[in-house]
Amino acid sequence: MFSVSARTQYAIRAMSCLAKREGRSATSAEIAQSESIPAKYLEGILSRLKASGLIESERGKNGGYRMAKDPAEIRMLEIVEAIDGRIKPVTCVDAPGACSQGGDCHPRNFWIGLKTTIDAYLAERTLKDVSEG
Amino acid sequence: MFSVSARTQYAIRAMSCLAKREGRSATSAEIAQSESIPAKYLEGILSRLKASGLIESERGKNGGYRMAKDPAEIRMLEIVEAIDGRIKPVTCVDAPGACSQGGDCHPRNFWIGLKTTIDAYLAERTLKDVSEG
DNA sequence: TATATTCCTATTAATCAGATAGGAATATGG
DNA sequence: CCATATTCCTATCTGATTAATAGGAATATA
Repeated sequence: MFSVSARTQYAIRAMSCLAKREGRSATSAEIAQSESIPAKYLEGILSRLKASGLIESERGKNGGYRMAKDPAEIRMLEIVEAIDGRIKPVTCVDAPGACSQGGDCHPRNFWIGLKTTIDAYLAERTLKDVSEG
Repeated sequence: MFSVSARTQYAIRAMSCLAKREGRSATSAEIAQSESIPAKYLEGILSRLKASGLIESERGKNGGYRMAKDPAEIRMLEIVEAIDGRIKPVTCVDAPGACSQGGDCHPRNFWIGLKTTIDAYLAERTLKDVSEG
């Protein structure tokens, strides 16, 4: 119940790995080896992290990935959302009135409250907190 | 991300339905019809709720299900756990030292903290809160 | 031009949730 | 004792999603 995807766990490990390098870059292959992540699978993960602006990249020889920000400024919620999208306990979170009960549906409010609670927890903690303690 | 299973949502609807009956019983077929839940699928759900002591049942003619407790005494966490088990963002929450980093693994502590936060939210709210408002 | 890299797209494989099916066990009322 | 209505048990199917693999195009360097 409420399990975190392998992708997101890989993403956090990859980000921690880059964080340790303090701005210096690493190739996808290096990260994969160092963190025991399937190399080709990791490429897709890095691509999402880049699309969200959390990391930057250079192609070609001597290319690689590097942090785009200070790890202390990266909220865990940003990583999670970059990989798996917004937290949505039930699909109607973003669709008020989708269920028959209309606007003031108690179960829906209950799940929205849970989403808010989870979001807050993840937003209060940074990559620095999680990778260094 | 972090989506609630259809089973758990069905379970909550079924419990709300029984709660409205204030101790009187309803058959699985009645609940299924009233809440638009696949009838055979619902049987398995009711069976788990019963195994957790949240509802009681009688077999045979005139049989059915009824609440085992006051809805105000049933925490949402109990329903969720009855259906999908304990909340476990990562498999190692119950397995300290499973990962290479040993006992004091920061990501693990992070996920345990999230579990604790979710558990608290779900334990603070009762079936009565969610079904009546 | 050879090489090392990111980047893009498709495909496969494995896992799991949701749903269905059939019938055994059990209780009731006629 | 029998017909019926129910819970209860076990097996199976199906479709969606995730995890992983594969191949190669684009790009940068020396």
